[in-house]
Parts: sequence; C-alpha cells; structure tokens
Amino acid sequence: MTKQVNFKKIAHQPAYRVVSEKIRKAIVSGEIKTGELLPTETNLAEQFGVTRSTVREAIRLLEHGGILGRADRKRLVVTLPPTDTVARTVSSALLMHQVTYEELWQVAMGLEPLASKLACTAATRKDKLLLAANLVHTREVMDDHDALLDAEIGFHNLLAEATHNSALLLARAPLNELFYPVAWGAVIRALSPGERILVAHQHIYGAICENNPDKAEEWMKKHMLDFRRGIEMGNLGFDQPVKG
Amino acid sequence: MTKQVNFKKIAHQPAYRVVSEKIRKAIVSGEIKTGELLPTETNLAEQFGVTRSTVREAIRLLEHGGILGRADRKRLVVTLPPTDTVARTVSSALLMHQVTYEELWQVAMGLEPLASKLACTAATRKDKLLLAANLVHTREVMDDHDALLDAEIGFHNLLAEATHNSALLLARAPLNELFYPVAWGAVIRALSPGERILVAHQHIYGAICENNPDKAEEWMKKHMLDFRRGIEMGNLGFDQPVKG
DNA sequence: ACTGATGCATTGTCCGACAATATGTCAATT
DNA sequence: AATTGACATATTGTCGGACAATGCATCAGT
Repeated sequence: MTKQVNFKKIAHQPAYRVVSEKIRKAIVSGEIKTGELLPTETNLAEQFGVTRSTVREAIRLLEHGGILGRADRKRLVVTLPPTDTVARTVSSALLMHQVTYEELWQVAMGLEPLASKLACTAATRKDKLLLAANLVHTREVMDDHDALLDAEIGFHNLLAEATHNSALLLARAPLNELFYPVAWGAVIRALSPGERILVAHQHIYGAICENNPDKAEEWMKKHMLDFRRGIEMGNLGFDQPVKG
Repeated sequence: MTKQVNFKKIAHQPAYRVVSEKIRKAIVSGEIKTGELLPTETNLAEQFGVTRSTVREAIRLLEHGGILGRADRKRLVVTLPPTDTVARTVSSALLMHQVTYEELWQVAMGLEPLASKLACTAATRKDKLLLAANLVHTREVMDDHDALLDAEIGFHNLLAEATHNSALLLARAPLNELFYPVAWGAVIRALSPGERILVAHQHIYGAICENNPDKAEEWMKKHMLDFRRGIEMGNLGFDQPVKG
C-alpha cells in the first residue's frame, strides 16, 4: 500500500494546435471581425514566434471549419462559415457513425413541423413569394422525377429559411444532405406521389399565409407521415445505414 | 458587340486540398476502415508525389473534422468523429452567425420533447439507471448553483443519449455547448428553481419507466416552458446574440 | 517478471529557397 | 482621360533538408 501522489496528466499540445486555438479564439471573440483580412503568414509566424510552416498547419485546421475563407484565393479572410460547409462536416460525421434513415426521419419529425410552425410568424413577404413560386414550379415538373425531387427539397428548404432561425437551419442541414435526396428520391421513383406532395405543400403554404401555426404544423406532420408510409410501402431499407 | 467566348473558370486547387480530398474519400468510402492506422507522412508524401509539408497540411485539414485522431499521440488513426468535436464546429459557426437565445430555445423546443418521447421506447436498462443516478445527485446538489447546472445539463444529455439516435445527438449538441450553460445558468442564479427542475425531471423519468411517450413529451414541454418563463422573469436578454 | 540500454521509426518544428500569382506604381500609348 | 504595358513588391504554395523529441521493439541483465 504505497502512498500515491496524484499528478494531473500533462497536456502537451503541439504548437500548431496552440496557435490554431489562439487564432480561433481571436475570431469567435470578435477580436478579428468577419470580412477582415488575417495577417500574413510571415507576420503571424513572427507574432507567435514559430515558423511559417507551423502557422500554415494551424491555419489549415481552421480553414476546414469554414471560419476562414479566401477573398481572392490569396489572402485569407475571416468569413462566416457558410452553412453548407458546416453541414458537410456534420454529414460526414453521421455517415461514419452509420446513421440510419430511421434516425434521420425521427429528427425530421421533430424539426420540420417545428419549422412550419415558426414560419407562420417569421415568414416575410419575400419568403411567401418564394414558396408560392416553388408550388407553381412543382406542378410543372410533376412528372419528372428528378426535378420533382429538387422541388420537394427546395420547398422544405425555403420553409426552413422562412423561419430565419440559423440554429434550426443548421440542425436540419443533414436532412437536406443525406436524407431527402436518397430516401425521398426512392419514394418518388417507386410511387410517383407527386399529387399528394403538392397537396400537402399547398396546405402548409396556405396555413402560413393565414398565419395559422397549428394547421401548418399538423399538415407537415401528415406530410412526413405520408413520406414514411411511402418508404415502408416501397420496402426500402428504412433501418439501414445511409450510404454516402 | 463583340462576340464573347465563354471560358469556364478554371479551378486551380492547391495540392494540399487535392491530397486532403483524396484521403477523405478513401476514408468515408471505407477504403481505410476506422481504427486503422493512416500511412506515415513520408509514405503518403511518396505516394502522392508531394513533400511532407504538403501532406501535413492536408492532414490538418482532416484532423479538425474529427475523422482523424491519434492512437498514441504519434501515429494518426482513422476515427469516428467524436460528437463533441463536430459539435464545436457547429457551435462556433452559430456563434459567428450571432445566433440568439431565442433561436436556440426554439430548436430546443423541437428536439428535447422529441428526445423524451423517443427515449421511452429506446432507453435501455443502463440508460434508466444513469438517469436515476442523476436524479439522486440533483437532489444532493440542489443548493450549489454550479453543480445544479451540471446536473441539469447532464439529465438532458443522458436523455438524448437514451434515444440512441446519433443524428438527434448531433442536432442538439449546440444546445449543450451554447444554450444551457449560459441560459440555464442565468436562470438558476436568478431564481433558484431547483425544486421545480427536479420535479419535472422526475416526471419525465417516471414517464420513461412507464413507457409513456406522450407523458414524457408533455412534461418536457412544460419543463422547457418553465425554463423560458424563468428567462423572461429574470429579464435576461432572450433576443440577444449568444456570447461565446 | 521487472529493469535498463540500444536503435529505429515517426512526428513536430525549424530553416531556407523558389515559383506562381495578386497588387500597386508609373510611364507610355491611344 | 482611359487603357495598356512594364516592373517591382508582397504573399501564398511547394519544395527539400535538417534536427529534436518521443514512442516502440528488441534484447540483455538481474
């Protein structure tokens, strides 16, 4: 029974991570505002007292997260991470975790009706116009499976954007990337449910124009349940991992 | 009116991106399976015909996405992106987009009741034990604001994990990172609503044990509304951007 | 079975160099 | 005045080589 001294494990971080973290903090804390140029690599290297190579590695770390982009393919600028960049990160994480269609559908069941509800109060005139245009377009391409799929996804997207809630937008991004293209595409090819889709969209759109959140939510739920039934009828592997 | 020839803009990708993309594809396509070691840097450099520096930058690009981790702090291995790594990416994106507490609350209102409902059917014995332990612990630390906050967040986390839905877990990750620590913390300090929190948690836990999804969902909604009222009573800036 | 010495492999960091390209300046041309 | 061209400058992308620190395997010694 020897007496044991507790050392906290030392965390030796490589320099490129330390540098990366410092830059990241400077950015999210607003010290460097979006749109501003990042100092040049040599400059950063001097400031941090490391070599340019190290700084470059640090920058790469951030570049992938999307908070750094380039203005003119030369100088790096601080940018708002475009949602699709972030979405791609999330999506590939989900792919590697072997997420199933079932899981994604569950999330969709949580977020899409919510989006419908919120859109009722948050949608601007412009949002409504875009939705209306989408409905017209949907009717036109009713028989073209690929175009119909695009229109369908577009509707849900417009709806989500109409909430003007960036957290919601980001949370449902994987649905756009992974779920709808594959799962809905399969349903459309198998069942040609164009008419049903359009009807549901019209009711949702109507509810938004009437400013009737409950109705919007209900119809979206119906719409999603319809979708699920389509999947089951088509006998598509709902509990299978999504394939990228 | 001179005749104009249309050149498609040439996309000159830097080598480190090309390399990075190739490695990424090899990984998500399963060519390199999770847990396997990545070839050494010099090896990769030879294969791609570039220098080690370039390979290193390519690797950094992926390292941040979380699909590369290190086994022994030396060799890199292909890993499942840990949710918290991905979550951090999403969170800083939201911060930079100046997401408000209001927006996060809306998402929470969509996801947390859903999680409660799903947990009813998906929770294992082990999940339930963990939740029960959390309840006991919550009662113990009722008067310690910081510890109470941790326990509160822990409960919601355990609940989410009990759904065994990785998509849901990832979608609500920003709530853990940004929303609860700040917003709940403020409510707790202002109102000391420990008892109310515990009661709600107990009802939710009870509903899960009874396998009563509707009840679980309802109580979570109450819980979240309570929370919101707390925010409003405390007169905390609900429509303000979250500060990192 | 533990310890220690040794050598090798691999990563982290540094340095210096050069090519390619965007930017700014200034003169020449129209 | 506006455009063009020539030129210097700044910055990034890529290269090659170097060395230290550290993890890993092996092997001997006790």
